[in-house]
Amino acid sequence: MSDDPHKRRPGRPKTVDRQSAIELAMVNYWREGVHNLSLNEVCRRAHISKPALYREFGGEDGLMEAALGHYRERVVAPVLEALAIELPFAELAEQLVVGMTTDRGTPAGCLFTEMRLARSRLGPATEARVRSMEQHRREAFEAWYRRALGRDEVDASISPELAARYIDTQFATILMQIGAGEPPELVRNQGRLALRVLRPTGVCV
Amino acid sequence: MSDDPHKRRPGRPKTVDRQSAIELAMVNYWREGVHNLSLNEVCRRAHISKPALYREFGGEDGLMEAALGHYRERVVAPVLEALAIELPFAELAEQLVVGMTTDRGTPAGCLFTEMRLARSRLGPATEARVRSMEQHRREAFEAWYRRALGRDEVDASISPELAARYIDTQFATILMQIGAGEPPELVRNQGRLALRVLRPTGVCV
DNA sequence: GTATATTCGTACCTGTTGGTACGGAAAGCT
DNA sequence: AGCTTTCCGTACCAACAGGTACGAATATAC
Repeated sequence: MSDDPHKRRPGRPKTVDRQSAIELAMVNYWREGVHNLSLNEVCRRAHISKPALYREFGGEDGLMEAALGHYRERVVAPVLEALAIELPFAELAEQLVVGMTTDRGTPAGCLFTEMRLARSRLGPATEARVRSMEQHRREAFEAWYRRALGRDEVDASISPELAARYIDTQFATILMQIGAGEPPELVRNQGRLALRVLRPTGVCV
Repeated sequence: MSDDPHKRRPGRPKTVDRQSAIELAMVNYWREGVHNLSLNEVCRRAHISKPALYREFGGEDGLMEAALGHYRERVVAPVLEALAIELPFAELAEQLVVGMTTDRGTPAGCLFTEMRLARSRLGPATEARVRSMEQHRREAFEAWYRRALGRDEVDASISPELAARYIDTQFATILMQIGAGEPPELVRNQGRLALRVLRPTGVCV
């Protein structure tokens, strides 16, 4: 088709800073808390008009989904990618806990837990994405645990399914507490405690 | 003063089922989720007029606070009272986990976590009560842990302050997951796992 | 120039929110 | 009977929610 970038089509060009404004809208929505910020407020803070936001995201559901995508990209993906690192289970776990309790410039908090609580306000697209990402995470954690099992680095009496759910839950808890403004050092210690239970019991038998 | 109950004062008597309606309003507010239900909706479901609810609670803040009180009475108090039972730490912990993952007729979910997430919608009264109850819980858990420490039933390398926070966090997580509709058996196993880490490490050295 | 294509925000819509003014209803007191 | 006191819900308020109709603005094509 005629998708030649040199052959520009007629029409008013998109505003230069539109992309950054759109980004600002999403980040605000995420940072401030999905049910603490209305669409009007989002537009006001991002300095874009409501129709502009509407055209970009197609309504609140779309904005939520976009925020979720951003969240996955910035928070979830790094964690899941880190699972591929060849490191003993305990060391990688420690690294992940420290990473999650250290500020990286992204808004704090766990967007999933937030959205699950506001279930009545979720649109169909957002809900589908929440479910899909949850399953994705669980599979990744389960694979990680199975790999560690093969090396006797974790407790074999715990089923990988349970371990995966447990890890996911604990990570979400950590992010939530950081988002609630709890002292990072305290949250970190709690996270370490929670993951310690996965260590093999055989070491002292 | 003339607060003799036999000497009835003039005026229209309160509607007979008002008390039950008020109760219904609170429970609905709690069950459905604080930010999933508007005042209008609460009134509609409880079959009371808005001014009636407003007279009783003095607005949304009062309704939240009342719901919190109800929650404390039905969910938190039983747990804190159970801490006084003379039972080994592990057994009492198991009992508590089972109790929290078993339906007792009360709405599921953790009202505190819910309210912390909707922080922007909290009134001053509600916020004060949330903080007060949080501190109360932590103190109770800390005392419990210290008692167990004296009997060598828990890990001495974990400070009671950290343990208290950890226990509180894990209990809240359990209630939240039950509230989200997760299978009770799974949540129970996760809870057991989380508390297992508090057991003394000495048993196998 | 004119026509066409595209993006933009002003100004509006409807429904709902938390909150209340006010008069009627139902009791006791005299 | 009247009068007072208390409780109640109808009917309203301003503010705001999510959402959109529509014409001005700005580019290319001819």
